[in-house]
Amino acid sequence: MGTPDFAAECLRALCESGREIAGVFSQPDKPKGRKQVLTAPPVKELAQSLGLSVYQPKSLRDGEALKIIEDLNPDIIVVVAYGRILPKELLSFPKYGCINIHASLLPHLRGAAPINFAIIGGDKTTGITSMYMDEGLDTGDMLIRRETDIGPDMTAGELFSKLSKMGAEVLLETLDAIEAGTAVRTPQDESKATYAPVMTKETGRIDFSLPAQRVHDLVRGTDPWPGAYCIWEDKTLKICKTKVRDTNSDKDGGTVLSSGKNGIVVSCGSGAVEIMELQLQGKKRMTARDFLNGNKLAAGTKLI
RNA sequence: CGCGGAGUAGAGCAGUCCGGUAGCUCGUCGGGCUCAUAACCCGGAGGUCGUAGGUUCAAAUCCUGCCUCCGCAA
Repeated sequence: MGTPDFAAECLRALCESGREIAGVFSQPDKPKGRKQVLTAPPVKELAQSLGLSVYQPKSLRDGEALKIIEDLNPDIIVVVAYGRILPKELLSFPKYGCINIHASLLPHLRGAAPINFAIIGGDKTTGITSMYMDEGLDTGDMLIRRETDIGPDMTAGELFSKLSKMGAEVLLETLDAIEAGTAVRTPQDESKATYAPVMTKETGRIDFSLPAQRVHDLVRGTDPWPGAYCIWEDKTLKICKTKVRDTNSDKDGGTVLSSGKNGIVVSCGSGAVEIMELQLQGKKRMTARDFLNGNKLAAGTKLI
């Protein structure tokens, strides 16, 4: 069971490992893009190209889903970023239960967007945790936990692809361990739990009164989606790529300190960030240099 | 038919309302200045103005269809 690209990577690995896949569950197709075209989630697309049967129930609690599961009669259910909490009767149905691959070092960053919030929070490391599922949100007993570094300028997109691969590896190792009977369950320390909520557009709103490092972390943690932004002359200005500068100034956060050949430098709560790439509402993403060739953004301008 | 913006030189933009010689910044090429330079000065190359029609003596500009890109909403 899974929906986005992150889950598709696991499905691919699962398939290539030669394991029998009884069926694939994914969220229903949703309208996407400007034209509102109904689009299949990545897991569905991959499953179909692999010739697997795909199920997209709207709900898991109306009995329909349970019936399908009973017919498929799986030994184990693997859930990766499916986007739904599984009801108790589903959790307890398979012989080996239900396992989940989560893209953080649990109990840190439970929830929908662990990859993004690891970066937004300024974490230096993150990882993959496999676990048995229970009725809570990412609260089950842990099986394998693997750590990896987050580079100082790494974006969510980059970390995403790194963890996708790692997630697939951990999944296969977890299944091996369960089959071999060597899997060890470790309960989560509830007192150390933190949460990574669903990302919205608003998540990317830049607050220039924060320290420069925090602004930088938000920019890379929301790249490529939903993107960090601020307002310039009543227009949305996405900030795509930044660099932390140690320049300090007594100007309010959001004030452009300089713009020109040295890039666009904006003051923050402490320190400053240099904007390297940006995108104005209605325009394409471009470098600061290109932007300045056609737009007037002089020192003293306020970004809010 | 959800709302809106945009396609003009290699890049980013102005010009469009009010039709009449294609403009700015950057890059690029050549020359100059300089101990030197990504700095400064001079000069050059480079554009069927997204596309197909229409109106007109004349269309980047007005009208219509189409293609592509982007922001919002979802």
